[in-house]
Amino acid sequence: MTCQLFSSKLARVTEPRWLDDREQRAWRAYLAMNAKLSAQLHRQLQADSGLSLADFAVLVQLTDSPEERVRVLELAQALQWEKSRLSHHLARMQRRGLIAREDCPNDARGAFIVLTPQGRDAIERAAPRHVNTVRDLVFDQITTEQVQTLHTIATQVLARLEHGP
Amino acid sequence: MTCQLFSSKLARVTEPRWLDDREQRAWRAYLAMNAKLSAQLHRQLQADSGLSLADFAVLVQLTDSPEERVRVLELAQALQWEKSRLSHHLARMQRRGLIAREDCPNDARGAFIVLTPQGRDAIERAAPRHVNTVRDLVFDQITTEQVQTLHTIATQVLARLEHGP
DNA sequence: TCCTACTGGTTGACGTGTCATCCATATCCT
DNA sequence: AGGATATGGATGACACGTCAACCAGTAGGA
Repeated sequence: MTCQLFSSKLARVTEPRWLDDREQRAWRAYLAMNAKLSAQLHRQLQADSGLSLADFAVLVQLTDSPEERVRVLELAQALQWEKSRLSHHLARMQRRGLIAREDCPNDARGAFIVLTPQGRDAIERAAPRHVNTVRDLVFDQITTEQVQTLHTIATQVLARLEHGP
Repeated sequence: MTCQLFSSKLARVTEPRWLDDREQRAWRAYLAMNAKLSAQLHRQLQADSGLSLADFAVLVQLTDSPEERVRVLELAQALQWEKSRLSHHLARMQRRGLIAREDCPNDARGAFIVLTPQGRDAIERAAPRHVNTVRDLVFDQITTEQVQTLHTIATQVLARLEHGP
C-alpha cells in the first residue's frame, strides 16, 4: 500500500510518539518498494505463465508435498492463509484445471487437493523465470550483509506479529 | 503474498541462477512479514476508524496538499496509483462521504477532489493510532542501524524497479 | 475550419481477499 | 444411543486492483 502516513498539517501535538525523520523515510521507502515490487512480480508471472502469485504459491506447496495431495486445511496452514481465502482460490484454480479434488476416505467432510498435469506443467514452466525475476529485482541489487539484515528484520517483526508484544 | 518459491522437487538443473539458502530464507521471511504486517495494519485501521489503508493514503494526500483540492491525475501521480484504480477508489470514497468533487474551470474534462468535513474528521482520528501501530509493530522491533539498512535496501530495489537495470 | 491525435477521467468485466454465515460430518459426553 | 459441540470446508456479499475499452473535451495541424 502506497501510503504516505504523515501530513505535515496533522496535529503532531496530539500524539507523543510520532516517527522521526529517518523512520518516516524508511517507512515510505519500504511501502513504495513493496507496492512496486509485488506489482512487478505479479505482472511478470502473469505475462510469462498466466499464473498469479497466489496460484504460484499454491502450486509450489502442492509440488513440495509428498504424494502431491494435501488436505485443504493443511494447505491453508502451510500458506498461512485463511481457509475461506484458500477455498475461494482453489475453486478458481479448479475451474482453470490447475488442481483437482479427491475425496478423503477417513473423513467424509474433508477433501484432498491434487495437482493436475496442467498444474504441474504450469508451475514447472513458471518457476525458473519467476526466480530469475526475484533475483534480478531484489538480490542482485543488495549486498550479502543486506540480505542478512533483511532476514533479521523480517524475523523480528514476524515475532512481534505472531507472539504478541 | 505468502509464496514459498521453491520446491525441492522442481528441477534446479534447468536454471543456473537459483537462489542460495540465505537468500531463500530471507525472501521467505520477507514475504511472510509483508503478508502479516499489511494484514495486521489493515485490520487495525479498519477496526479503529473504518478506513482502509487505501482510504488512509488518499486522505493523507489530500490533507497534505495546499488548498486541499487536487486534480485526479495529480493525486494518482502522488500515490503512484493507476488512474483506473484511483477512479474506482474515489467513487467508493465519495459514496461514503469522505471526499467530494468540484468542477475544474480551466479544463472541462477534469475534476478536483476535495476533502469533506467527514473525511477530515476520519483522518484526524485515524492517524495517531495508525502511527502508533506502525511504531509498535515495526520500529519498536528493530534497531536504528536496521532502520537505516531497510531504507537503503528499499531505495536500491526501487531504483532498479524504476530506472531499469 | 475540420480532421486527427492526445488527454483526463470513467466504466465494465473479472480475479482476488475478508468477514460472517452456513452445512455436513465427527467427536465427545452422559 | 443420542444430543451438544467442534471441525472441515463452502458460500455470499462486498471491498479492492487490473486490464481494456470507452468517452468527452482539448490541442495541433493541413
